[in-house]
Amino acid sequence: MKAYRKQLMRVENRREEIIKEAAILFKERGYSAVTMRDLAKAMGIKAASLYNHIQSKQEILSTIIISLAEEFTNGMNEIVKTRLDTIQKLERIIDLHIDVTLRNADGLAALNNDWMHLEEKNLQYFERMRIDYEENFKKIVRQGVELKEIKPYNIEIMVFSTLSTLRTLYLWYPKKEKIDAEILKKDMISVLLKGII
Amino acid sequence: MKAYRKQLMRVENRREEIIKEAAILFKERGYSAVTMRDLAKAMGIKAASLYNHIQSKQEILSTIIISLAEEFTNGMNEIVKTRLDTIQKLERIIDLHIDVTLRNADGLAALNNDWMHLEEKNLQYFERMRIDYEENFKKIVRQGVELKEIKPYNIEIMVFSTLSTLRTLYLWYPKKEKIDAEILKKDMISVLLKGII
DNA sequence: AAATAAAACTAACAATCGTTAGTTTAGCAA
DNA sequence: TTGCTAAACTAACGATTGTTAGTTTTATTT
Repeated sequence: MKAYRKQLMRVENRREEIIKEAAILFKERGYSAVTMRDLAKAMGIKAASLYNHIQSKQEILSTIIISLAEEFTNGMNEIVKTRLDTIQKLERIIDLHIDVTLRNADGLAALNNDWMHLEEKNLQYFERMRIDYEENFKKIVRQGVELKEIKPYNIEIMVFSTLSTLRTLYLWYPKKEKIDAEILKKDMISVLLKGII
Repeated sequence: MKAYRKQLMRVENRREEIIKEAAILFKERGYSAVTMRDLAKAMGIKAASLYNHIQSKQEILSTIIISLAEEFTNGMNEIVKTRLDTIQKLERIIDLHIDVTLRNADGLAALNNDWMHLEEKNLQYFERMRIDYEENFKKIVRQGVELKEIKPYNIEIMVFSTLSTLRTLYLWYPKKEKIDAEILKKDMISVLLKGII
């Protein structure tokens, strides 16, 4: 039993290493431009050896994207459940994005740019999650407007503006890792909610 | 002379049609995932026929990206030259992004997602323009902070936040074309500068 | 109507793609 | 040491890639 666990762990680790490296390459060049030979070279092995650990290139992509999408979905569902006021909910959403970005910036590049290369089944699943996420976001903002916690601007514009900044965090954060996560959160909340003038 | 002009015009139009169609496909799937046969099929011709109008796939990409990047560079340089106050300069930047987006949303997808597939020379040229653009943006915001026209938050965060929204406009605008351009501008300026709460 | 040029075509190329089959090496368990 | 298995390897496959060469069709000019 111990032996079994140990072996399984080794396999899983190697698989995770491959997926992690793949995410880095996908971030740099995009899914389609990264070949299995590129990935293998980055891992210091031959392309065929990758297939001892993963089933296909497509499986790597879906593993990266779906797990992240589920993380956002679960996070949003938790926020929706709470009885926080609108501002607090928005702060929690910003928190969620910053947390996920700090933990997996490379994977987020694939989620943002390569989701369309998912195959049928996972593509549908992903698009469903994305639509639901945006709908929840809009609902929170809409309610905020009704309760006069938020200015009565066009809801789509407010949601799009905020969300596009949060979704693009992965592009920007790695460059400025000197900024402490808590400071980032605070300033981000201020800028996104209260504006800059 | 008239004949020469007419012929040249026809060639140029066909070339422009191809580049326009390519931008649409690049937006949907990304540069690397679009084959010359895909593009040819979308144009209703065979792949080899494309080469009567363009020199290479790479040429299509650089034509799309470089011309747009130059448009942003020129627009920003004009704004920097003026004696407007900070708020007005920021409004002009927002204007610039909305104008370019309305005129060429498809091309902006390539600029945002496929610039790394430019070859050496154009890649360097593009990166130079992007860095200068961001530096000019930061300089405007920094001056605004010094003149107390803008809140003293972290400058990188303010610039990044605004710029990432503007850069992602292309993803969002086509869906909501019912929104009038002038209304979009007004609300966008309000949301980005004054915040939503 | 004849001549010319533009723009399509067919066919094929060398390179590269994701992936499979079969084999060898390395590390651990007995 | 022997046996077993994970994880690497070599070699190759059929498909697809961007592109070229050479030819035919279409449209325009004289």
